[in-house]
Amino acid sequence: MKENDIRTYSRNTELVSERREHIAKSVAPLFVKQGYERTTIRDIAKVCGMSMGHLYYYIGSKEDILGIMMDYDQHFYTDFVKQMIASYDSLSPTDALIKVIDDLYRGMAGIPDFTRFFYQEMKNLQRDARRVIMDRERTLMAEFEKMLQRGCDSGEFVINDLTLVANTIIVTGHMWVLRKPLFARGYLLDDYIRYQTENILKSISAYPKKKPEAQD
Amino acid sequence: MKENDIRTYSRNTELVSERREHIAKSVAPLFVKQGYERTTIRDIAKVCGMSMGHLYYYIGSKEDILGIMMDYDQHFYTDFVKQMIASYDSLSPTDALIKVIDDLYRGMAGIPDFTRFFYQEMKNLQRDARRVIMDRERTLMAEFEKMLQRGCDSGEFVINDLTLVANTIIVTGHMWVLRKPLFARGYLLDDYIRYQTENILKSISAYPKKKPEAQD
Amino acid sequence: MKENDIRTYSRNTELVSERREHIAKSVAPLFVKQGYERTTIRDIAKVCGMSMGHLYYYIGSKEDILGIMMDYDQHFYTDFVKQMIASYDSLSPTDALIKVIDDLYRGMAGIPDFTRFFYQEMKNLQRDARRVIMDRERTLMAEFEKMLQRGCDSGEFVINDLTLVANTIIVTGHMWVLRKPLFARGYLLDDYIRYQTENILKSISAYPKKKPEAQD
Amino acid sequence: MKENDIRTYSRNTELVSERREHIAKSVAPLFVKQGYERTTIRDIAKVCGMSMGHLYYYIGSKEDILGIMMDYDQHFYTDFVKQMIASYDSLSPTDALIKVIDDLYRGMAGIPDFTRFFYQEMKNLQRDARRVIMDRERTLMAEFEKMLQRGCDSGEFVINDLTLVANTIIVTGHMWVLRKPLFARGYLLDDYIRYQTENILKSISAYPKKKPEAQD
DNA sequence: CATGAATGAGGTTTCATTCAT
DNA sequence: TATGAATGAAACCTCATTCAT
Repeated sequence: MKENDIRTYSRNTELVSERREHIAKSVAPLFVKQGYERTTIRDIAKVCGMSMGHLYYYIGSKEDILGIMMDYDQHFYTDFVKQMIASYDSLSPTDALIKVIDDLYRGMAGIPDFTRFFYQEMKNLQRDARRVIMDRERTLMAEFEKMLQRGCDSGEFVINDLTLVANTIIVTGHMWVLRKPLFARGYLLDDYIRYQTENILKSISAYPKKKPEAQD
Repeated sequence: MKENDIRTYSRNTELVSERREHIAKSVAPLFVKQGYERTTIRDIAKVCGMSMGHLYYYIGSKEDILGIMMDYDQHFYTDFVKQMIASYDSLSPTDALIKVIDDLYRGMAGIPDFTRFFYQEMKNLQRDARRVIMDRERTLMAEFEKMLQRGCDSGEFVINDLTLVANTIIVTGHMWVLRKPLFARGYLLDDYIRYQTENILKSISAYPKKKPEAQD
Repeated sequence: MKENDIRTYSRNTELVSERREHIAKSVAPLFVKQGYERTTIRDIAKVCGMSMGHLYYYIGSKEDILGIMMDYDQHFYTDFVKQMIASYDSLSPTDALIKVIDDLYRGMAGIPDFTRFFYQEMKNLQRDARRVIMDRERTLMAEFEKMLQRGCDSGEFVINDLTLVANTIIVTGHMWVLRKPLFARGYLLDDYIRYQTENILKSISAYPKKKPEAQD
Repeated sequence: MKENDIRTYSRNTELVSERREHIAKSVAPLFVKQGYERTTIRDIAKVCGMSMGHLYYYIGSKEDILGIMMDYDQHFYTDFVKQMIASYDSLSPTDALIKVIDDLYRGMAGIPDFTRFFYQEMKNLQRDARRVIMDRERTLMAEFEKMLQRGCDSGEFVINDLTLVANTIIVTGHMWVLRKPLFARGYLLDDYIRYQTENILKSISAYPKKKPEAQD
């Protein structure tokens, strides 16, 4: 399911990568809107601006497109985790958490179709592709747990169950994308991030203020 | 999309209802596992223990099964909301919230396939069916907002954004079902409910204890 | 294809005949409206006021209903031909023709669904059923030819081709049923018969009047 | 129901038109022989020499084939009416009528499957397709009425009801196709046209000869 | 006599994939 | 590289017929 395993007739590796990213980005909204199964090769070829036959120049089967999308999405998280780790040293646990949450939520909101995609289409992924996703989620949670642990060690946080809090932080990012339609019209991501960060911090802070950051 | 609108050849209303509930329950795990689109009428007939033709004695089309599932799921939420409202009078805001969260999470965990189903198959629902789901979610959120508002009025809670907290409470229930595989093996629903309830309360309590219920 | 060959579970011959006539009459408008193939056993049972299972008490298969209808329609023509032959002796050729045409057209108009039926569903009849219809039409034409021949012998008619005229007389009867919607709204069968009879007589009369029966 | 409204996956308009005409012509005898409903897509694909899937490259549904046939048949009548109108000026009413009848009957006999088709399958056409056929028939009748009126005005014809005569002329053309099997073996279209024309003229001529063209 | 739930063969339609151009 | 006409397996759905009641 690694991108490299996918059949192509081209030997121009760079072109293939470029086209595949193009395919992943073009097709994501379609998959989210109508689902993988209901999206036909004809649809895909159309949004990609190529013929059906030519599409098969870069992929081996329809299912490979799921793999390509996974690869693309994976970049986001790999990059994010790297940058997250870098935050450890430069900032206090609380400030690092605030910054990382901000980055994560903005990042997720920037690729909403991909975020939705995995909630919807997990079942269509091959067994090993599913494992890749699970591993990534576990990695992400583990990084957050480390970050939260640092805060506990420094006495800034008091947490009953690190995993649950890490999970909540991540899921809260997804939910901006998935449940935004349920919020009041015109609700802003900025507000979402600020208020949710407050809530999270209140639930883990060792020295809670009565109404933290109300002066903002 | 009401069950009554679905075509049947039988005029025995009771039999029809009974069979449809049987269909909804039988088919839910299949839909969750492989998705609506990948599940064939043959598969469905098999798990329901009927012939394909007989299945169509109770439904008009494959899509109607989504409607039937929705109706079945809807019962749960309707009943829950009624019981929730009853909690308003008899208990303090905090105790009511604790009890309602407990009921909600246990209830959702009791019909995991249905909970998963709507995250996965929303896009396959007809436009009006989708609206029904949205309305239900909004109703549920509104009820929680009322309950939270009571707590604010009584001075027990301090909340920056009622909607976001209501949303978090509901989503946290879903996440037991959706993300349980990411938690440590053998993690218990009882613990999940206790810790998540603590976290939620800490993020909204007006008079937080330093380490609430640490004596547990 | 004779009615007697059709399977029944009943030994009460009279009842069977009665029910079959009921079936033929009930089903005819349905067959005309939506065609034999599009009419289901469920439809048929409904218009006959019986259950599907009970319907099969009087017939062996759906196709048998075509045979039953044929039998019923056949009565009309058998009776008509008998009465037609009776006219030979009592009336002059011209008067006999006028009377027979009147009877035929009114008769056909009285069972419009059956008349339409054979134009539409001939192809669905079994080979031998088709032959029965053809024989009947040929018999009818032959009787008209005899009647026209009498007129030629008596010097009242002058006819180039007896078959064609006989055919035209019969078809003109069908056309009241088949093409009535093309005539002016409110066009009456009485007028149709009078004018068409005039036209036919003009085309065969040995001593044409300039404007026959204009005084009517 | 216009051909253009029918779904196709091809954007090559010429190819689509060509294939559709091929389909209409190939399928007509089959429809006449066994009826629209009894003809399967498999049958149709076979006589068209394509695979089932490829057939659906040019049509959206089986029913569309009826529309395609209609379009094809419509050409004949449109062309005929144009040529008919041209006859008005160049010939006397009687001669024009003789010529037009000859053309019409030969034309109808040239596409016997289409002529039969509409008597059989009218009920399977969509509501608006049916209207198109009705309009066409009315147009044709109206043209004949005009032509007959010219004859009345010139004193050549005496007619009690123009519509009925126009109707008879058209139906007589259909009947060569529909009832030919009832005539003597080897009966010729030439004779049919000559004798029927005589009969029609006799029934409308102002100055009838005693035995017209008997010397032929 | 009478019912209608149950069956499954066979119909229409879709769509991933290939290949001649 | 690029196209899109062509294929056929497999999906959904219907309905004549039977049989336990």
